[in-house]
Amino acid sequence: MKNYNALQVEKKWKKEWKESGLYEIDLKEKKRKKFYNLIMFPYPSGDKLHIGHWYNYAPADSYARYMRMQGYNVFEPMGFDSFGLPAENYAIKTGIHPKESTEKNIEYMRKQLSEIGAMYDWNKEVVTSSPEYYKWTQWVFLQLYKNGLAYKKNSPVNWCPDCKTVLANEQVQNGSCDRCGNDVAKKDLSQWFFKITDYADKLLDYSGLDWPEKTIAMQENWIGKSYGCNIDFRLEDGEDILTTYTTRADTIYSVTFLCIAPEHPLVDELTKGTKYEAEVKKVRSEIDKQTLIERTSEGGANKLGCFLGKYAINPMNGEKVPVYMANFVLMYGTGVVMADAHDQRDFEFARKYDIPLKFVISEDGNPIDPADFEGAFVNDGILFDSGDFSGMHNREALPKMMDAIEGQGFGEKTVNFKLRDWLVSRQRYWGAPIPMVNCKKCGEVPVPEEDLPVTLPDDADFTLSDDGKSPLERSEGFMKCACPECGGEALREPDTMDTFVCSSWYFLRYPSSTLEDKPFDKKLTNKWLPVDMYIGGPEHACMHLLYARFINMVLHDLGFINFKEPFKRLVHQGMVTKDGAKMSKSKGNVVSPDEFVNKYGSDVFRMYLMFMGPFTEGGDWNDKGITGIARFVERFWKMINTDYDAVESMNDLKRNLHKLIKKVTEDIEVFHFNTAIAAMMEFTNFALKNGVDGASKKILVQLIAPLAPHLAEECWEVLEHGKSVVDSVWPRFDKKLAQDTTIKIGVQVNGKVRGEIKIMKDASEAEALEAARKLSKVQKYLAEGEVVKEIYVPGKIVGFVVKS
RNA sequence: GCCCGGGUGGCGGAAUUGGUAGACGCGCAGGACUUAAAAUCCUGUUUUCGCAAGAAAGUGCGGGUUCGAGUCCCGCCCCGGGUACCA
Repeated sequence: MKNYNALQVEKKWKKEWKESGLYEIDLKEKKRKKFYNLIMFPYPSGDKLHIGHWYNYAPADSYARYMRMQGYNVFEPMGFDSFGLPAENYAIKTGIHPKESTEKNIEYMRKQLSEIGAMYDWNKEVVTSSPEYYKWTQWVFLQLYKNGLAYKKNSPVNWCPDCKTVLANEQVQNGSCDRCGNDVAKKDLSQWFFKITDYADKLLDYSGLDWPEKTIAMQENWIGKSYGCNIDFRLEDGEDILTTYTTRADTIYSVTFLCIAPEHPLVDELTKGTKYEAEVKKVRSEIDKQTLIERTSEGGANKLGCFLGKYAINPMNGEKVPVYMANFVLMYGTGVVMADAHDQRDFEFARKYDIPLKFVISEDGNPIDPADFEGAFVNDGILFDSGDFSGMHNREALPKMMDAIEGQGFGEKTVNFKLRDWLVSRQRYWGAPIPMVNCKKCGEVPVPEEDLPVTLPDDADFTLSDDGKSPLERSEGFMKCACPECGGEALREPDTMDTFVCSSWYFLRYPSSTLEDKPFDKKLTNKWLPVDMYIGGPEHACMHLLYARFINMVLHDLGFINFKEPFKRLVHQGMVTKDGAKMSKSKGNVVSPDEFVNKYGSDVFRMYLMFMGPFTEGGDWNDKGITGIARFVERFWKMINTDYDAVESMNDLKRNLHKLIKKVTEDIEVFHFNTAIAAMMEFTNFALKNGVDGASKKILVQLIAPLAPHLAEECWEVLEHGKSVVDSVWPRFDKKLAQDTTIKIGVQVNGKVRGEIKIMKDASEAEALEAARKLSKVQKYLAEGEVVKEIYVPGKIVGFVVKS
């Protein structure tokens, strides 16, 4: 028997698979049930494919192979999310055109991806930066626009006054530009938005989705539906009304000031021409330098604001309270909050600016004084100094107080969402152009669908920006066009789309990737979607996964597709770090899979990644244990290639085999590849000693096929079972055979393990207790007192409670 | 800050609904084979005390519930992800 030559074997089968078209699937096939196994497609960065990608893609492919062996027609496509900021930044630095660097990266990554030996059907590849694809991204934009779901409004961006360019959040470090180091400001620009807020309630419906609970929790919190009320505070002088939003109307009697968001238009209105105007300007520019996180963080040092010179009247008790602009208030709800001692941020702000505070809730309803406290009293308790509501528990009082506020006409109960509309326009070059035209006569005009794509010009100067304009604005050939309505001179919309738009519908395109006259074939899409299994990182929980659901719902509501949700089952892989940090080029800790694949082969590398730990947990990369997998592969190969004249115990072999089938099947179903591999190892060690027959060998090769496809294919050939192992039928286990008849369970005395008994699996309580009492060690401990309780949990434990 | 995860031997990790903590693998130690080494195979390997039998402690920290807690409850600490222009 030869040693197993992984590299040679893998090369052979990759070639064979490609030539036979084993993984090119017929999407129109009717015989088998369909299974759409989707992986979040990669961004073709300069780092190329790293270990994190492999960690994601290899197990995902193992799952796809498993499903194919379960008899499904499995569709596993691959593509590239190839628009985006990094390519543009790289271009600005090096002068290499994004198109060029992106194509090069894709080319390289295709080669790397093929090393995995996955079942990708490359005939169905999509590349989001290709005109054939973004033509239809533009089509998606038009559908939203035509149905009132895309609109323009002013919105602030990070602005570097020196570079005269819009900065991504990532490019802002501690309030300064990461290119020139100067202070970053805010600037209002007219931007395109998608009305995702119209779908807030629909997006909160997760029924029928097999998603991780944590992902649903994160999305729910992100959408942030809250029930509260708007309360009107009339200004002391004049007619102006400040409408506050609160979920804590129970604290209305403790309000000692109001806070307005710096972005709120009323701030300027109230201070214009007053002595407070200058101070507002000064403080606001300070706030502009803060990130959202700094603005809303706890800790008094971050709090910034100023008095606006106005007072408002608390409608419930008629008290006069000062009005402040405050950094921690955002344009969420009404952009105005009533502030009091029962909120930590309000409390800190008040302490910093010497605003009086008072409590109205305490544990027992006895008055307490903020002067005695370091921070806010945020617990629930009994109300005091709260008019008719004094003495009530605050949570009980809350709905009654909201009723009272509404009944007296001081405000109304409302529902609020944290979710904001989706800002989709970018003042950048490397993206899909927004298919709109601005005509002096006709105004905002959509590009007719038959004129798509609006092609991204190659000649635009993207190296420098000025006044925050999109680089496309400097391409005359691009900008000038005829108005689709009046035919007169018009200018194109120079902004491009957020890359999240590209990735919010790509799963619809895969089955129809080569279709030229439509975004997707309706029949084919309705057949293949929703995606049965979607695998990708948890970092996408709130944005990509929400955007994709939203776009899918819109296209559903417009009648283009017949399914509401795009992803039936979702699984997140964990993150692979290096020395505890996310791999990134800037940290210089990116580990390439190539050297390991070249040394050990893709099967060993794939199994090592799966063996590292649970798929959903990720972990810190090190290559220490990879030899263990390499040894296992050798042992497996040896087991398959050894002819055993005699099998020592056929019964043990059968039982262990069926236990193994059960274990591997159940583990793959829930993505516990690590324990599936451990079980395979255990069995292999057993079989090498005990011997194994041909029928069992066949099953073992099938069991390892999803985990080590090349090895399995080679073994399958050795065993002469014909065609490909991936098209064989996944082995079934015999429930009876997969069970032990006798088991070992522990014996405890007062909760401490004092021995072990071997009994029949279904032994009676009396039998178990008797066996336990026979143990001399147990007897010793039982003799120390009187047995007051006997415990027998079948299959688990025998216990005695002894009192002395 | 807020939302969501995680913390178990020297290391990666295992452990249905609370029921013998440490499967499997790496590393390490000893042994076999070999002139020798590599490879392979065998044995051992949570810590402390002990020749051993055995005993005690032990799943980030501090409490609690329970005959029994890695698992449940309360209060902390640390690490990671997201925080709306990285994708």
